[in-house]
Amino acid sequence: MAELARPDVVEVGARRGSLVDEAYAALKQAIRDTDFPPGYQGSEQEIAVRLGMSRTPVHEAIIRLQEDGLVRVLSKRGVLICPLAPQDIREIYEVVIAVESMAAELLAGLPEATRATAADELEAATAAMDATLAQGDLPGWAEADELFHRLLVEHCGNGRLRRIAQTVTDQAHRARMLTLKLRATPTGSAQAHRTIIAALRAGDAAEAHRSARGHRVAARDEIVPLIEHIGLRQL
Amino acid sequence: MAELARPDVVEVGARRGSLVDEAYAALKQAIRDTDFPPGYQGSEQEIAVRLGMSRTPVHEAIIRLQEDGLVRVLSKRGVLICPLAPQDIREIYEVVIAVESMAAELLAGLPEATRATAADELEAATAAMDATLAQGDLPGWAEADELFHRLLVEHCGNGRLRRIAQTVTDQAHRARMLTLKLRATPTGSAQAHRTIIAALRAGDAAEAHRSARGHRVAARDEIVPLIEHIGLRQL
DNA sequence: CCCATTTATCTTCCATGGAAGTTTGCATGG
DNA sequence: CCATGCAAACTTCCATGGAAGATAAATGGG
Repeated sequence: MAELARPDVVEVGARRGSLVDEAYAALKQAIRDTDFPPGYQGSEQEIAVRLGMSRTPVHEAIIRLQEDGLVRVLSKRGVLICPLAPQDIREIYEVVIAVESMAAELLAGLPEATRATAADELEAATAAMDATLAQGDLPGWAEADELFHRLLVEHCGNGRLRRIAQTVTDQAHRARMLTLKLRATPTGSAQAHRTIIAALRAGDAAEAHRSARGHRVAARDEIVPLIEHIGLRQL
Repeated sequence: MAELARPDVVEVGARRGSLVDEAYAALKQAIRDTDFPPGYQGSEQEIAVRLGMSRTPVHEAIIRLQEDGLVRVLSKRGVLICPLAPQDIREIYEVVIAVESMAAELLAGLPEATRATAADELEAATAAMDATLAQGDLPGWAEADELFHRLLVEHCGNGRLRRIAQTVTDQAHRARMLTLKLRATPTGSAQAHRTIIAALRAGDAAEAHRSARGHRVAARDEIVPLIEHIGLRQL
């Protein structure tokens, strides 16, 4: 395994971040990209030398990652990159369903100007989905789709909801990258997104909730059985 | 401010917890009980001497508390006990609405035996609410009510949902204790709880969702305006 | 050869000291 | 009296060493 990426030593003019933040960001990224594969078990010392820092900031970053549910520290035995079982994917989707439907509902209840701005951005993200899909650029499509859902919660005006969504999205990222290749090309998503956007523009909170929820329920009912079917114990 | 409570040094036969866990639990409790008042700013060193341990475990416990949203560490200036603005209470209630309605829905979809067990416990908690209220024991009522809602998410089978609910409940605890004295005696809650329980016993997921949601929406629409009205800037 | 026991090695856990940064209070000059 | 510079006192931040515990390896007895 190669040396871990880490933001260049000095960014002139930028706010100086602590080593803990650096370690946290680098580790999170490494886990997302399966640079540390799920189930991998290593020591803080090892990670520290790879990041070129002492054990302390790594230790504290790992505490935060553990709180995020990405790793577990086994007392006196090292840190474990949490593998995800099909049951975990189900749990994550259930949280996403609850959180995003509420976010859509809240956004639909905000002032018209706010809704319009958000809807424009959401529309752009959806357009990007169509464009990338037309070119067969599946990773690009996934990125645009993820952007749509992130924008939805970021504009809902509830920071706690946003943070929860970000946390579970981080957890689900690996599974998402996997299923992207497995399932059929996702042509229906853009249409579902436009239904949500229309409800937001209309300020129809109930319909926004209903359509956002339906979109994620459909995703769960497609993805979870898929993962369970291929008999994957963990990922 | 007196010395902080801390589980007695040795509990024979019990699993030995780390000092970090001790500090985390003690601090969380102290914040809940406003032993550290909201807005209070202190140093890790000070907390360490009160807990009779070194700075390190306190520092790490505070990282976890920060992740929970209970404190913020201001670089080189100490740790701040997060005060809650009315807007925060609103955010918290919105999360609770989303999480608990989903939990009720999930629980209603579980096997009959599981639902029956949960319903029995929920019924007991609701009965305790009636009993305490009849005696004018408001703190006792609050405890029974909190138990009901905790049981609901604990039996829903989704650990992540449970954890999220626990986190926001911890945040809201101070506000909850305050409004308990301000608003009228909450006689309607027990009835709403029984509606939820009936839906759970019937295995009616949609109705469980609807009733659980309605119960928390009503709470939000009562509590949030109340807090905003009395002009409280923070608590 | 197999199993129990001991030993060695690796790990987190915790304490402590020094470095860097922030704030506070005081002295000094106007 | 007020503003300004400066120094002293705190604060977190990070490094490092030792202690306690867990695992794996080695060793000895059957």
